[in-house]
Amino acid sequence: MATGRSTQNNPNPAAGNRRSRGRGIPDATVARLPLYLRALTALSERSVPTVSSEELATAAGVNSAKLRKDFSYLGSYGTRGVGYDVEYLVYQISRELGLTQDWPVVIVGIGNLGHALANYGGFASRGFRVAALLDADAALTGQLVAGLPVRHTDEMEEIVRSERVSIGVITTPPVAAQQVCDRLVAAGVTSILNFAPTVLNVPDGVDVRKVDLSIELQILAFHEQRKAGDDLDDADAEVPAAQPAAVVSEGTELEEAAG
Amino acid sequence: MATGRSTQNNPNPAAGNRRSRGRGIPDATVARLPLYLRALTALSERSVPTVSSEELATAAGVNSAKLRKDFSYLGSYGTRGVGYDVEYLVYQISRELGLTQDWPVVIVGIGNLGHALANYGGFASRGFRVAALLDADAALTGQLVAGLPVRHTDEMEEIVRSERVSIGVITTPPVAAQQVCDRLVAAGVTSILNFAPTVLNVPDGVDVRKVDLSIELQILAFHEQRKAGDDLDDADAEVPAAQPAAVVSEGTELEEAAG
DNA sequence: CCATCTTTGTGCACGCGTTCACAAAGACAT
DNA sequence: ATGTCTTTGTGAACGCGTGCACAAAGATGG
Repeated sequence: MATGRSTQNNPNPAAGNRRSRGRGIPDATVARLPLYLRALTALSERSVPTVSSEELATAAGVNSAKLRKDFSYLGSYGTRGVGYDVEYLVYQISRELGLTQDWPVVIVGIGNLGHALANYGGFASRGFRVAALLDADAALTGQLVAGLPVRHTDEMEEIVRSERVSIGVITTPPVAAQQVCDRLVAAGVTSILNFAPTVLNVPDGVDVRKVDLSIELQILAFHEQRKAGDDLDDADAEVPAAQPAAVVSEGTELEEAAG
Repeated sequence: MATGRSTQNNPNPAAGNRRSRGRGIPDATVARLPLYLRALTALSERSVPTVSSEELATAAGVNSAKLRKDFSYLGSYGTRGVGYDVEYLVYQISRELGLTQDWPVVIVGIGNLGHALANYGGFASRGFRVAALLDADAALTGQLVAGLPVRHTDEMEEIVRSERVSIGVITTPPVAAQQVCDRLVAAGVTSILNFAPTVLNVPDGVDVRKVDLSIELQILAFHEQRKAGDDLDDADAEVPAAQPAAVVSEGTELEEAAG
């Protein structure tokens, strides 16, 4: 049944496991580099020249040994007895993450979330550039969002090719997501950030990362329930009474139009 | 420097590691339960009575052995030679995740993203109920968003207490996030879903999960860069020329008002 | 130039998570 | 009732990620 081998499932072990040993940076480390970069950027703005692994670790919310090991994969950029040069490290991490180059991105599905992403400052800053906003709803075409005109999804292929877009962001309703994904991939996109609550099927060589709001909430609910259950110990051992009950649809998840 | 021990760092190993061996469901499994639940709900809507681990696994985008092991932590709910009863499994997972009860949630920071979340269908369905929308901008107070009036953050404490809110969602700008977090926790919130690109400091017993859009993009960029680099092999070994250059601010990330 | 002190870089061990592979369990046909 | 066939549940091995703890490296002061 399944065609291509998707890489999105695993919550975070980062997609693209097989080639992760390219020059050898572990996926877990790659996932933390943006964290370090953010902390370092803040230090840079405060004109702090150097920082110790201990300081940087607490600023990034990680263990200092972990941080040092992470950096060791990039090379030996620290000075013993002193710490790390902030500017130098910012540059090295940026380069490692590929942020010193320009990444054109398309956002497909301009509902509330697409809107939010288009206005998201973090995009424009870190080397990412919104090449186009796309939506299947012709009524939106031409409308300005975050200073950019919304364009119809008919133009998707042309835009991806001419702008050399390799990263696509999907914020459509779940039913449209797979189709949009297929078209993006066919047009040349090889990395996808998926906000639609659907499992995307992609061919080998295409990375998918998933951001799922309701999953995060459900995980919180689990821990929350356990906290409450711990107080009265096994109070939940006996099920209330009813059957499935609650648990409703899902269909009309993200936004309204697109596809 | 760091006060409380935060649990948000690890990209996904799910917060609350220490008490994860309550009755023994691994964090990695908990993080996948919502995935299974979604796939099962879809089957349920199509009135499919039973499903094999193989079918369900591909629908959820995971390995079938992993799925079976995950379910084994919940108990033996399958029938050998047949598979799993869809309705029964939906109920068991819902119960395990605590979705058979009502979870009032507050969203703090009603910018674009707060808007998107307020309108997000996935909230209302799966046992979550938006108890209030809060924003520090008095100009927004009273405005209807997704049918609910925006209320001023001054009311935060009262609402959290009277509505017994235990889960808070933070969609404020990064500078306001920690302060909002502190107030939420002081008022009684014990689980936080943080969309602001900041490390939140929380006391023990409070779970934080982080959703960071720019981090996900940066991880994609890393893999994308490597794909490109693989083609011409070590073409990036020699750095272009310039120094830091690119890498800009960060400050005005999420949304505008709040705090 | 030497001693001391700080901080990095890493060898090692441990634990969690994943996957394989198979025995046990049960459905179903005869 | 018995045999066959499907599918679960899990024992065991493996690999990745984490954290400890320490030796090496270098700065700094006398």
